[in-house]
Amino acid sequence: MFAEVIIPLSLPQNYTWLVPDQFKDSIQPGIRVEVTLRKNKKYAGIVKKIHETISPEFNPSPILNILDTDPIVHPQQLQFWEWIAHYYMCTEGEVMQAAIPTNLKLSSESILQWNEERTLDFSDLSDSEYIVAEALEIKKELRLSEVQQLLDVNNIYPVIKKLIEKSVCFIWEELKEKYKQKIETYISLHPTYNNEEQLESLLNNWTKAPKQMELLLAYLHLKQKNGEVIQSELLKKANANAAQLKGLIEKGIVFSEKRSADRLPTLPKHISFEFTLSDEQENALNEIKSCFNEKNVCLLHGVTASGKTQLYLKIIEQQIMLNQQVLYLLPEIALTAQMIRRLQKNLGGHIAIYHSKFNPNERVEIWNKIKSGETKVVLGARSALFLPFNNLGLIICDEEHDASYKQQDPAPRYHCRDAAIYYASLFNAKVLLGSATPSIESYYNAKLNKYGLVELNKRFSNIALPQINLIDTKKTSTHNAIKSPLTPALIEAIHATLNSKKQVILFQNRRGYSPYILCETCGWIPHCQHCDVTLTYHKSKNKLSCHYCGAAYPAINTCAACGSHQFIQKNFGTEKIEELVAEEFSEAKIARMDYDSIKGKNDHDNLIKLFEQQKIDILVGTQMVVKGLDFEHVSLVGIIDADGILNFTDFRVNERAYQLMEQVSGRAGRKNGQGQVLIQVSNLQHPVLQYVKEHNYLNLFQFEIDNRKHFAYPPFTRLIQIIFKHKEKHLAEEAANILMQNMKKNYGAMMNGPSQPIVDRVRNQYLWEVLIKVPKDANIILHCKKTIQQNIVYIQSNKRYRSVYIIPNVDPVY
DNA sequence: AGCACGCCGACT
DNA sequence: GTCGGCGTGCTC
Repeated sequence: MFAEVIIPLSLPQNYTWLVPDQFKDSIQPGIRVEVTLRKNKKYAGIVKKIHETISPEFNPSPILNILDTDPIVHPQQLQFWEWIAHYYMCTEGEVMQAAIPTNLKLSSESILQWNEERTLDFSDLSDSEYIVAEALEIKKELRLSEVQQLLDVNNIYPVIKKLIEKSVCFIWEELKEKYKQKIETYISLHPTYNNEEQLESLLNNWTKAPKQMELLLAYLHLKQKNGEVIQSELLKKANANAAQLKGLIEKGIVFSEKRSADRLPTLPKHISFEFTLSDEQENALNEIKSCFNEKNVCLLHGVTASGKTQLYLKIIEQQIMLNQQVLYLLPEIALTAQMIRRLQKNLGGHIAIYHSKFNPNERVEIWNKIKSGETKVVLGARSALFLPFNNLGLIICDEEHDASYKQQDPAPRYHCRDAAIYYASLFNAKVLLGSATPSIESYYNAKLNKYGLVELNKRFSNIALPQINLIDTKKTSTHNAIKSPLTPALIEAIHATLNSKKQVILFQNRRGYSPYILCETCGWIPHCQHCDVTLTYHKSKNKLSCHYCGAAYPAINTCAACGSHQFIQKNFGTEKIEELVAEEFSEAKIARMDYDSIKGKNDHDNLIKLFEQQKIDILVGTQMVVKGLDFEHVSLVGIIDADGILNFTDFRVNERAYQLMEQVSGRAGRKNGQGQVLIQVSNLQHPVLQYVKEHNYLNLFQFEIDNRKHFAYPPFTRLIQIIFKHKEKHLAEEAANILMQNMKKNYGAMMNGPSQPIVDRVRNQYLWEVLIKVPKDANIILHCKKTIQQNIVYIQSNKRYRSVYIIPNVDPVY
């Protein structure tokens, strides 16, 4: 009997171990086993398959131990992992790394053990060896971290090696379970006093020890409120100490017991909605339901503030009633406390939250509750897709257009939305994709009738969409001697907004102070040494930084080309806008929200809270301001520099710009419909601006659809990133070039220059990244589908064809 | 991942 | 002539 085991490493394939007789009854797929890989390195892997046949010349080593009695993953997970590994070109071990909470992964720890046969003659040892040997002789066992503390050197391994050679000690590997149950001391009332009369007489006849009385009353109060009473909470509430409680215990009034406790707050499991759906929402809900009768995926396109979240809540409620599990996915940054509070308010203890920044022990607990089916609903970022659902009924993928659903760096480089569709299919579950600005690939799938399509064109309770006005900066800027990013019209509108006690969002999609600086004399512009990108000046740090690779350079005072000391700061970043706004509106409270001002996760949340409570009047920010914010009091949104986001030479590459502008605009007037958006632009020739002028609204998605004559050759492009993977560098590069030329020839694709440099070298394979702009053409999508599904491009090299693997990034239709 | 092996430059 | 750097290969 043999077991195929997935080891959380990047190994070329899964290896097989022998199942010893004593484990034959208890082994099953999905459990963790302890195995050795090469000599004595131990790993905890997951059993994928059990089989009886193996090539006869091969003699696998045995499984050392079985670590679980029940599987920690369901068969669907294992199948899902296999699919991801195949589709996204990585190993199942890498998928396992991403999927399993760190505390379920066991890591092996090396321990030094004293050799009992060793004489106490240490004369052959060096100083540092002597220190360790002495400690070992006394303690018999030392962890590597302890050795590190003993010795004051960086590298302890040479010393350890010598000690083993001189037979002072052995090295022993130990697998350690990292997850620890939390043990709490619970206090309960002695059963005699559960009787109300008994309790009353006890309280009435109380004479001495007022502190104990206080404790008892605090206990009764907490019991009423939480159902269970934890010692630490009780002491805190009664402001008492452990000795006083001990007195109460000795009297036999209460008793204490230690039990394993839940790290997750247990809210009562009730559902309460403080809203009713509008007719439009009700219709949309019915449409979604009927669409799920025939299709597995449904795209919900609802304009901003149309009440998509309320729809989701209703659907989730229905799933809970059906006793099925729901996964609610949100892009990483959007997973704000605001959203969490809202869901908890309505769904209470039914909902669990899961994302990568969660504490490792808590993650294990959520994992187990999902596995057992105890928790029905999970709100999570893309990593929540790996949770072991056992009865999944629905996946909601909100803001489905969001690029952060795609995992870029460590493998698996999966797209959460697409993987979710596959994962759901394993459970025969439904997927609801939601967005105000759907991605083209999803919309295309909907048009092909692969997905259902439900539209919500009106804001909730018919609140008006914001009024959009264009400000021609060419006209206004000529008046000003110094070109200011704030036009008089915008300044006036901000004044009016502040006077009516409303809030303003100013959107500028450039962080830092000035996007580049320029030598006044010769026009030299500092560039990044690695990336050939202009360096952005950051005033607060007084540094130049590259926004492509993140490198920081000291501020430059001398021109490298001509030696001049005069530089001109060009264009405006959020830092400078904030400064200018503060000068102009000295009485207003101003804050900035961008990557630089938000360091910790709490910063983001705190800023949002301040803005919610109207402690900030004007918020200046980058695209970060659009993520999951639902503010009631914003009535003005200013887009400072539309020229900077729209592409005027190639109208076909603007999808992201439209999405951004529409998302930002959607922040205005969400509650009362008195929203206004001012777009500052110098070039009004862009078709999307013409459309805005004509229709007086910025439903850019609709614009895109209207302007797409038919799907065979739409006037838009998308950026596809493909990573080529091959053992030989030049082959990866060549394959990338061949695919690009092929696309150029057949589809008129616009190439974004030649392929990018190697991004990574993984296990002897070169990864070669290519960015291609291709028409958003059905044929292209299908072409990619074909190539990418096979993950292989054949190219001719040394007179024979060789295969090069492709890792899809932005996924096509499948 | 992590360790062994091997190839090449710097040094006793 | 050897020590150790890193690039490459292999693990059931």
